[in-house]
Amino acid sequence: MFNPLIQKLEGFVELSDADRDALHRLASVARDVPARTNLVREGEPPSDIIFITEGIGCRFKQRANGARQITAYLVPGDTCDLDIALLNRLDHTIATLSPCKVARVSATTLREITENHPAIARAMRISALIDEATLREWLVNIGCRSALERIAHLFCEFLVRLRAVGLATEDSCDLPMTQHELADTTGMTTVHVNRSLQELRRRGLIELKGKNLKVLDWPRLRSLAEFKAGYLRVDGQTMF
Amino acid sequence: MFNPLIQKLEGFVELSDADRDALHRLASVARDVPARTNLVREGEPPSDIIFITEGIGCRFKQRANGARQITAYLVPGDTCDLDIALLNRLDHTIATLSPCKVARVSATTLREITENHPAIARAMRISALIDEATLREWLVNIGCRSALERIAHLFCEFLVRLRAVGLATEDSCDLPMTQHELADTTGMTTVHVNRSLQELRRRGLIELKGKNLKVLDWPRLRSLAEFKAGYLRVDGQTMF
DNA sequence: CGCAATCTTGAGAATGCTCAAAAGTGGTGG
DNA sequence: CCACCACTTTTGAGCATTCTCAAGATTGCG
Repeated sequence: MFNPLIQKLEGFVELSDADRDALHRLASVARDVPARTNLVREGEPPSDIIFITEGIGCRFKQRANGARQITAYLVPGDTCDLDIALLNRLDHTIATLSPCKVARVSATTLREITENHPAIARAMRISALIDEATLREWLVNIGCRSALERIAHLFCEFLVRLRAVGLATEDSCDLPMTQHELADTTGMTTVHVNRSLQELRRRGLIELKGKNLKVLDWPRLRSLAEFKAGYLRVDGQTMF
Repeated sequence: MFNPLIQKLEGFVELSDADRDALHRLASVARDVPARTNLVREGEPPSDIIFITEGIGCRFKQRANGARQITAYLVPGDTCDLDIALLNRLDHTIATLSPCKVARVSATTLREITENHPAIARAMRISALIDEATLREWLVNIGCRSALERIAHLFCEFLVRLRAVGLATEDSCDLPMTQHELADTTGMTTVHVNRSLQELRRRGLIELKGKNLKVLDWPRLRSLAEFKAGYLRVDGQTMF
């Protein structure tokens, strides 16, 4: 029985059978949610804690003029902030990008679990630190890298994250987001994302067929992006 | 006896006299650190928890080509990640921008304090959530806003944060960073920061004399930046 | 007072944007 | 099963914002 949450947390700490059971029970309440659906909305009081067990989600903020900035991708095994209940209002929206399975758990239930399973609590704290490090890396991406480098970096990171939960082969994975969504992620326009993708293909670095991304030349893609997986804390972070 | 850490945390929770005492003891070990000094370096194993009690610091990451991205400013009352001890390596450097007073505390000492003072623990969790929300807002800033808007937003945020710890008047504060550092913060070049500052002055929005920033027209600066202070969770977030 | 860092200015160039339209894709209802 | 429609991807051309390089002015510190 595949459970990305368990697979992810086991990358950080040792889990007991009881821990794994608890996580299985968490994931068992997951429900199907269609693509492009808001899960929690900016400005609302925080409700439940959310876990994604299947599909890709994102966090985003929107400006009055409609401009949108995606601030994170959520892959299976990811959660929203655990401490979310400490806030009165959320500062951003969480939505699905592809069809997802989403588990919602009350803050109380989660507190019970973390109190009874310190290993889980510890792993989730580590996971939160990684999310924050990823956010910093995205800021570096938009602040310091060229268009081509940004896309390359995003793809490197996405592939490594999916590999960590067993949802990618060594060189390829699903890439459900549209070019428009990639644009909202990287602070570029759709047109320029399209041209950058073509350039990556022309250089023989990647192949994009439908919603599938295949990395053809990992060393060169990695080096173009100046991608160092350390901040993701996954095993084999220096792999390839 | 002025203590920005206490002032900040009291914005989030009620503190008892014992809580305040503990925080006073924390701040009492603060030592002087000159401007432009690294406090903890990227790639090193995490050492102590750091508190800034005076002066302005920053977090940054650097690319191989020397390009630097500042990912956060630290103002008095701010700390580095509390959970830092859970990591093997830091993903970014923390440094002073102006001369600072910095307190270093071992993870053990801090754990003792948070265990004996739940209100402090809670306030620090809230503080960490705000730091993360601020990071998201910076991503929006660089990803979605024009050069002029970015600087305007940065100034709005900086002034509100300093006001929250009593280090700014209603319309002005110290601004110790150079234009080069503002450039590293906003993903622009020094030259363009300079021209944007001139434009803000030309429009009568701000006044910059030496290291002092004075906002001349808060409503228009705020509206240009589309600044909404909600994510900072300070009292009077709707002020002006 | 002098040096180094910071700020300012100018001019040309490049990266990425805007607008517009065409081509391709997928899903849905008749 | 086909036709249609909406969405996504692709292409072109002109343009704006921002960058690069270079040099001069100003400031502050030792």
